[in-house]
Amino acid sequence: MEPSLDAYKAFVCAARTKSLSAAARELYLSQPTVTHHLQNLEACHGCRLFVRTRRGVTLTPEGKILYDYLSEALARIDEARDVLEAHRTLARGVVRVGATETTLHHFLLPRLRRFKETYPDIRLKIANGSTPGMLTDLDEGAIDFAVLVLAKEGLEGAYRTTPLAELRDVVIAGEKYRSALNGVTTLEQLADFPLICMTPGTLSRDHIEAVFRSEGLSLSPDMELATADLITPLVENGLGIGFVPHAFARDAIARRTVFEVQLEHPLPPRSICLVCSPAHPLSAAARAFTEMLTSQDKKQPAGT
Amino acid sequence: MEPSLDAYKAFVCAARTKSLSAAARELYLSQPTVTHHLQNLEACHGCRLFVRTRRGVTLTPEGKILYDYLSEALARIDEARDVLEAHRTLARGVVRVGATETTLHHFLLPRLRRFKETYPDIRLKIANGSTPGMLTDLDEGAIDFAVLVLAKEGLEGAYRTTPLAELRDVVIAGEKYRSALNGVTTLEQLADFPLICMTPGTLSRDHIEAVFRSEGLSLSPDMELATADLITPLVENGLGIGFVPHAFARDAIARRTVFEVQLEHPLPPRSICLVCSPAHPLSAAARAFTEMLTSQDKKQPAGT
DNA sequence: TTATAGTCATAGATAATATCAATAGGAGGA
DNA sequence: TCCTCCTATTGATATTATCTATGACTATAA
Repeated sequence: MEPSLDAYKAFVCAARTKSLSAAARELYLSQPTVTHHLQNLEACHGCRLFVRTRRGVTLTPEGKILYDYLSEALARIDEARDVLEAHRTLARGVVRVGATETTLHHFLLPRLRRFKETYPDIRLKIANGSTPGMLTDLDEGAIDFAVLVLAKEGLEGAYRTTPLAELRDVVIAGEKYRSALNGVTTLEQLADFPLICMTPGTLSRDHIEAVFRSEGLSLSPDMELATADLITPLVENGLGIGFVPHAFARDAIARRTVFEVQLEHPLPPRSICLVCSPAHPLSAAARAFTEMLTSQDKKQPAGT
Repeated sequence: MEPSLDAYKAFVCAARTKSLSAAARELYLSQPTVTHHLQNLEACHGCRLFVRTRRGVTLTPEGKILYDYLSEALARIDEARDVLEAHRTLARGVVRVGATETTLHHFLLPRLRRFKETYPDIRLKIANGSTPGMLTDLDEGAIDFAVLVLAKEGLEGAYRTTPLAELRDVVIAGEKYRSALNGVTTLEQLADFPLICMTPGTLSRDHIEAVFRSEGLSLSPDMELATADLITPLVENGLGIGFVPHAFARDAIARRTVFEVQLEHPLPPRSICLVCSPAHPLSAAARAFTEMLTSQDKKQPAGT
């Protein structure tokens, strides 16, 4: 027969207060109940745990041993409750966010800041990588969710995706091309110019290539870059025609160091999406973050 | 409402096996019982702990937190049971013995050895000191029991004393006194010789003084020593007449370097006693030791 | 497709037990 | 002396833990 948790609690409490009656009061039990628990405990362990005197109880040497271990164990259980409660009430926790360069810079950064202000005690871990990398991290449970740029078709595989904002890609060129690309331009025309875009293997590059393919063209860029924020400076220096998410070009366009090329068929918009794995449920903290993302970003539609 | 220990056990077991059915089998419960426990737990903590799938269950992030703490706590409880069992079955433990020089050398030492052979895994702590010092140690619970030399009257204060053996004190003299102390001698006659005994404050000294007082004499020794085993060598070298427990003189008497003076009224015997404090119950290990002492030492009456 | 075997959830009956109020029996203090 | 504060016991009662039987679902095998 196994002692119950209540019996252990009564034991530890009685050992601390050196009185069964005091323990009973503290635990909101009657004194006979405490007596009964301790008799149970002593029967289970086969030895006396207390010396009963007229003015209370004292631990036997065996009782002392049991007390040392049990007070530890019960403290650990209380700790479990407290920590869980802290996580549940968002007084504590971790959110592990996966992001790509694009979503991090032009969508996530201000929202991370806002989340941190709302829940200062929740730690944020940002994993920065490529879209496929983020998906494997998601599969392995290494991140809670990812914020990725997806084509309208969505994703293959078992993911829950929620669109958060639209991402518009633009074609930009430096002043030296203004006369040549003044009006509405076709992709075919563009193909004669030096083109600048991301390296293969990125979703941005896949997207542009898909657009070219859909018009029967093939993309052969003059320059390929690993990070999107390097494209605009190159374009500003007249090195070619760039394909970038609008956010990366906004400042340069305002500065008039580059201009946006008007395409005959504008590049199809992509989505910034929240991607979760149904295999790994979200922690309370992560849920709070995703709820912040999905609720507020429905009202102010675009993050660009 | 507080979860029960069984609920926690079911939780940890289910988390480990990733299956409610497997946990039920392991805990000798029915599967609905495990389900019920977990529903209880989730209700208590206000959040889901498991994701139920067709092929078992997985922990939620909150469940992982709870699992980390609870598996610790349950392990600690099991540890408590094991350690207590080990102490109970004498596979482990400590005995703290208080002893004086006399009882240690001529009574306790062989019994300590025998105890260690019987219970090799029980540690022995020997506190060596004066009789009053041992009694305060006993009061403070610093030792489990003491083995002391007591006069027949016993002890004042609340102690349980059990006589273990008799201690006979003898008067010894060197060859140079043989002619003078050949026959039966009175204490009064002895008083003219140089006397050697223990320093004041020891029970041995008190005992001798009490004997002198009872015959209307006062003891004024020529030499006072702090340890009993130095008396015999001094007597062997003809420096005086010594008062010692018989055991300290036995070898020298056999060697005939000293002889025992025949007193008119032999010194009253004292007892080697086991002394316990009723305020501090004995551990299982200490009980085993005291039982070894009291049982076997009744049969072979004298330790001297 | 159907059958089977595995998962977890639910319902209702029953047996175990936790708890209490009432009471007894001491021992120390005014 | 009484009064109070301990713990232990008893017997009634309410709680709850547990079981069996069942349902719903899915993946695998026939």
